[in-house]
Amino acid sequence: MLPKQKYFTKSDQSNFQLVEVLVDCPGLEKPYTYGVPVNLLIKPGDIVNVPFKARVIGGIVLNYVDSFPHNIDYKKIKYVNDVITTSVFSEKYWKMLNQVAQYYHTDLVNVIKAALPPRLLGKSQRRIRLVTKIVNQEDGDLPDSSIKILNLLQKEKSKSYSVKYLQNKIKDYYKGIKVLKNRNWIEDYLEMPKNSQVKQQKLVIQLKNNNSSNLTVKQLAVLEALQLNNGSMPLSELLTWSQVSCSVVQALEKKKYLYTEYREKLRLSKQKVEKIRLAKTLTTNQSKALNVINSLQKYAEVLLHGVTGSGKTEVYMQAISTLLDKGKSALVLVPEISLTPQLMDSFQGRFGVLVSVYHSNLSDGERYDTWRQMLIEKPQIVIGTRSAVFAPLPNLGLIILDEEHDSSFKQTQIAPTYHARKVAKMRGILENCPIILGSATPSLESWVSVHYSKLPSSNSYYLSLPERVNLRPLPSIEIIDMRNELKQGNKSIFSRSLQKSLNDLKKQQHQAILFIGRRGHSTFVSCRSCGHVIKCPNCDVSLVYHYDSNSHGVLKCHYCNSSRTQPIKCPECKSPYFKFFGNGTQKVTEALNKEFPELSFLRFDSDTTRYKDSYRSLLNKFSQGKVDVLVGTQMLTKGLDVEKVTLVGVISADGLLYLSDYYASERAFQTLIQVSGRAGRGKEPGQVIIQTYVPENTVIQTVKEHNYESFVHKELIRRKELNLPPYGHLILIQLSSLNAMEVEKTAEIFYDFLAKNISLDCEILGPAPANITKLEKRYRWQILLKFKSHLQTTTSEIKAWYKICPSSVKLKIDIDPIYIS
DNA sequence: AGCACGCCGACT
DNA sequence: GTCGGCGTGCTC
Ligand SMILES: [Zn+2]
Ligand SMILES: [Zn+2]
Repeated sequence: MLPKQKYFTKSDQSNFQLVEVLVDCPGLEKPYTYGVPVNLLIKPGDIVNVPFKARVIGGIVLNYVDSFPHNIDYKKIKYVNDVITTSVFSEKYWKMLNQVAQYYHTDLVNVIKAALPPRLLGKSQRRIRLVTKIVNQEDGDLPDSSIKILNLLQKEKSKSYSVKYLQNKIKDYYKGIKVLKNRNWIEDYLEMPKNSQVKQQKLVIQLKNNNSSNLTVKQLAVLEALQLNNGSMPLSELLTWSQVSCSVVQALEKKKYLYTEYREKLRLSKQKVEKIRLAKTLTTNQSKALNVINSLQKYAEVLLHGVTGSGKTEVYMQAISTLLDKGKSALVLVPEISLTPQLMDSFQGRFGVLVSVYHSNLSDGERYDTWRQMLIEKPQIVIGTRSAVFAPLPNLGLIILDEEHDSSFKQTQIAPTYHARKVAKMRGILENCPIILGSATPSLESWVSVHYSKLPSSNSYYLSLPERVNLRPLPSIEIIDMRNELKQGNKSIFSRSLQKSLNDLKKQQHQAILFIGRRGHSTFVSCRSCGHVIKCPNCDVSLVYHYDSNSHGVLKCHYCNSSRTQPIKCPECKSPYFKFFGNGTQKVTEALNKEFPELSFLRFDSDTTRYKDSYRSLLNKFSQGKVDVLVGTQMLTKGLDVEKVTLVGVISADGLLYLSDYYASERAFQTLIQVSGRAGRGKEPGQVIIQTYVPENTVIQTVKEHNYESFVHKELIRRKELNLPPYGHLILIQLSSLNAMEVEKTAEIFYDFLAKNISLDCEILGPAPANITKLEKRYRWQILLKFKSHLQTTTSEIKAWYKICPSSVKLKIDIDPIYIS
């Protein structure tokens, strides 16, 4: 191999090749110029590692250039280190990436990072390692910190640690390192970015050589095996096939009978090829919808509003089927995938190997491989969560967002803070293909967009599936005023009506879902005598209790992931008695045990679904009818389709209604309709009982009537009055710092700046402390901007915002935020 | 971001 | 006088 040159030299000048690389470094928009080493083949679009100051980072090659950038000394030009992978994005795809960057006010690299499989753009790491194996520690006066570092390094198998880790762990890090360096006991080095998702394997390729006289039996066996495999095969396979060790292959390589090289290895997804299930017969409404969809030839926005159980999936699948025949590909976006395994199964059952799946539960390697498959020009179907909206399908013909109202389609923390629906629309327009938004409870945004669209009417469609398939009725919904229950002397958490239905459950051999209207599913711990709640030392949130068979239990922070064991005594008052209060699933199961001992149940919360796949197995157990009742919170609402469920009981809906969030009502309505929709999907009609202390609440009333439109009209009036989306537009500015005073001060300066500079039709709300005032040791403040009509901030304005903040204050901008208080 | 360089206070 | 703290500006 050629030695890697770092810088340009005189001799390079005559015959150089230069590329512009967009490096993965925030705040830098212009590309950097690099030399192409003679032994590397580089194409625009390649993902590469490049040296950048004193480190190596990832980047993407934009184009070749034929002159050095002016005002730069050519001697400063460095060479590309290596190529990670090649990928050619179409012009439309690049346009889309740029549009996303512009709309969400972030750098193009950040969008590219979101679009690529995770961690493909890497960075080097500075590390410290032991030089000598035996260190004479007795030797003289080593400072404490040096001894600590030595001990750590010696304990570690690799005899090395990252600088960052040691800096955090050792208090006099700098001094300790210096002493050790002076004695030449340690050295620092740069560990190159490891792109482990790109699996390389050694490939053996046969060379033409007819002289087989002086070969051994084993060598002949190797050549024979190669011949049988058309002259090339992976080394590992070759060795097992011909039963030899690699030295035999090396000998043959020396004699020029073959050569070896590294090639990328794709892990083919192991699809179980089941028998392909046939299309179902459609209802009249379904085929009407399908006909409209099939007639679409260009960009169009379709809202498919189908009640729960109306067979939206079947419409999607038949639309995709026609699309595939035309040689085009389809993209299907779903909420967090594990919650909708049934949708996945139907697609794979219908289309078999044409379906690939892309979501965050896959390993980096699997995601990378799937992503590579997408680049192939063949009709295919990609099903995935939010980030799959960037699937680089070359011949995209249709984008579907199933359960389009779901909040997991919005990225909230990391830039770009994109909504998959927004990106899907951009792609649809650029690729000139329709997008379908499917839901039983469409987001107000989509409802307004389709009904009061600025598009010519031929480009937006409202398709309704108002009835369930097989003429099954929607479940009846009964609202129970829990104040009356108490008045009548019923102290149970189950109303008399729910008690009666639970009583009948066993003899009818039906199943039930009991739903607790709470966000999240966490158990907190408080002291029984002083009420002290144990909080995270880094964040202003309560720690969450996790059962642990080895100890008393573990308290974890759901935000920064720090943990501690459950204390024996209250740290405040030393009382040994604690109270566990949580989402209420425990209370419900206790009541079930007491009042309905004949019913078996499953609890569905963080304790029971902690392990990977455990919740899928819980759901399987339930859908196979092995238990009577499933008890849980939010996670129960999506895509659960069990025929024998005839009863859904909402123990308390009120936790959903009173949240200090602008969007709380919309989400409460969606949640209640979705959970109600789990009832009566089989032959038996369903029944829903919703318990509340505020039966007169609009959400409760409209849910009772299954009246989506009525809810929407009432909620839209409120949104219009308050200038909230879908009429107004919001930008959330989040400021954070390790120093509490500093953020507050910056927030005020920020406000003053905005008040002076921002356009008139923008209302500035705040500054105010964020909902979680402290997160990962950082104190947080926020400012909300409310625009009367369209977002009017320009990229140059946003750049000025970053300049306001001192370096110790971090600024995050969330465009169209969905959680706001 | 993250790394190097540079300028200033307190400790030899 | 030097060590080591942090502020500032550059990275092909
Ligand atoms: Zn206490
Ligand atoms: Zn925390």
